[in-house]
Amino acid sequence: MKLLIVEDEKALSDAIVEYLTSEGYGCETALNFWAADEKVALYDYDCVLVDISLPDGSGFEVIKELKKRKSEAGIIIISAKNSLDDKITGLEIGADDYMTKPFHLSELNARIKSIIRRRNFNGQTTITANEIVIIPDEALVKVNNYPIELTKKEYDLLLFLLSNKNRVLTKESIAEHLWGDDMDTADSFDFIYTHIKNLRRKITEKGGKDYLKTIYGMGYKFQI
Amino acid sequence: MKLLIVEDEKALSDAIVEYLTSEGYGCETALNFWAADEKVALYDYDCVLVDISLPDGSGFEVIKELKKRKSEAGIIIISAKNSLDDKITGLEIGADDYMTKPFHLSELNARIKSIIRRRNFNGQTTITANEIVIIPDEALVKVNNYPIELTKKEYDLLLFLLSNKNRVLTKESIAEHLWGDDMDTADSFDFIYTHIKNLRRKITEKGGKDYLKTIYGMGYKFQI
DNA sequence: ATTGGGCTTTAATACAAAGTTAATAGGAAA
DNA sequence: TTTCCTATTAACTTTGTATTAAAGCCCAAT
Repeated sequence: MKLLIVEDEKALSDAIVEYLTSEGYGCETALNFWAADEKVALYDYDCVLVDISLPDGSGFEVIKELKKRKSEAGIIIISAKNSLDDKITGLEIGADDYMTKPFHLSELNARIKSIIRRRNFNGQTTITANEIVIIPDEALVKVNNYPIELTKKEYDLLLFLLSNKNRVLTKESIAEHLWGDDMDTADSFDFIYTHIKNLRRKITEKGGKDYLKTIYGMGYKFQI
Repeated sequence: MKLLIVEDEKALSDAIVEYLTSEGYGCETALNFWAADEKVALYDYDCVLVDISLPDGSGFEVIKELKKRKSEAGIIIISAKNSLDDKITGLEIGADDYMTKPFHLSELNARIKSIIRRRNFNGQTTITANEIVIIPDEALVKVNNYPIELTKKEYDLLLFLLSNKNRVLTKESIAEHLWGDDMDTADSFDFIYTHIKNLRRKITEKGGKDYLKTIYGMGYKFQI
């Protein structure tokens, strides 16, 4: 799950990132409107946290930009003042929730969870692709009804491929989604080969077909 | 066990929290309707105590909100006056019990226990998972019919895992449920390792299988 | 045009190093 | 006595590196 935190107070931003990262989210930050606009233009996020007062503009503009791009990201407004106006304006232009500073990080987490849950799979409890079944609640993957044990990264990788089935995903976009932007563009993504390999092995050794098709020079796709 | 106390009289609220905390419940409070509504939207509680007269609304609204959210929390109404109307309205819209101020805290405790018992295992007096039997009435756990002595936290932990069997619970969500939100997000939850360890030992030394499966990097699940 | 060898790029595999998370023991604090 | 904390050890995951295999490409020979 990938988040964007638009917040100019560096200390708060850092605290949020640290906490949410430990909760397993991939976090990116933008310290001003301009940076937020750039990021929003380039990447898809699952949820965006927006501070309303930014040094070079209003957080409302960020939200409008997201809506203009038909983004499906959840939006949570962060506001310093408990201003009813801000809340109403925010919710009117399409934010999903509203938080007043200061707040508990665990509450933020709960709200993010609730938004993502609502958004992603409304009530769906399993994700299936032929003989492969994922039960997110149980962190369980079954192939031909045999449970297989995946590590966290393998699980995330499979989930990402599966939720983009029949679409080619480059190593870079996979890295982007699974590791957030703490990956340098100069880094090599070769270790993804290892994860792909292990994932394939675990699936096929239980009799599953190899759905992870390699598109030479481009990336991988989960082909059904 | 996590409780929410919706009560505007601060002194009473504090007294309830102090007592119930000492009884091992995780308590959160809401001093008005608005706060209660927020909390109810975000967290799941095992039981909610609701004062009917709140400064900014009626406790009935809180109950309606819970029902709208299909909450499974037990509900106890607290009312200043011994009003038959309130009682009837309350029970009609789905409260489980009704108390008139003033009351003895021990009586409140007894009612909470009874509701949680009813709610969790509807009428069931024991809950079993293969060779493990829990008798909530007596706070007793048997493995292969040998009684084992658990401390309160161990008991709560086992109950929580067992009532979410096959579902992965992170250390954080376990902490959240067993300790409420007086846990700081900065805190480490490492002491849960200790409880898990002790619980496992007590179960296996009486010949029980180790059902507490570790999902590396994710949490624990009670796997049957 | 088509085929096939040599070259380059990309991917697969195996394995080792580094990093992270969990288990355990023992003791302090409540 | 129970709960929590700290330090240590163990287990496992993730990443990195080296090697091998496969795919695509260029170009000459047919």
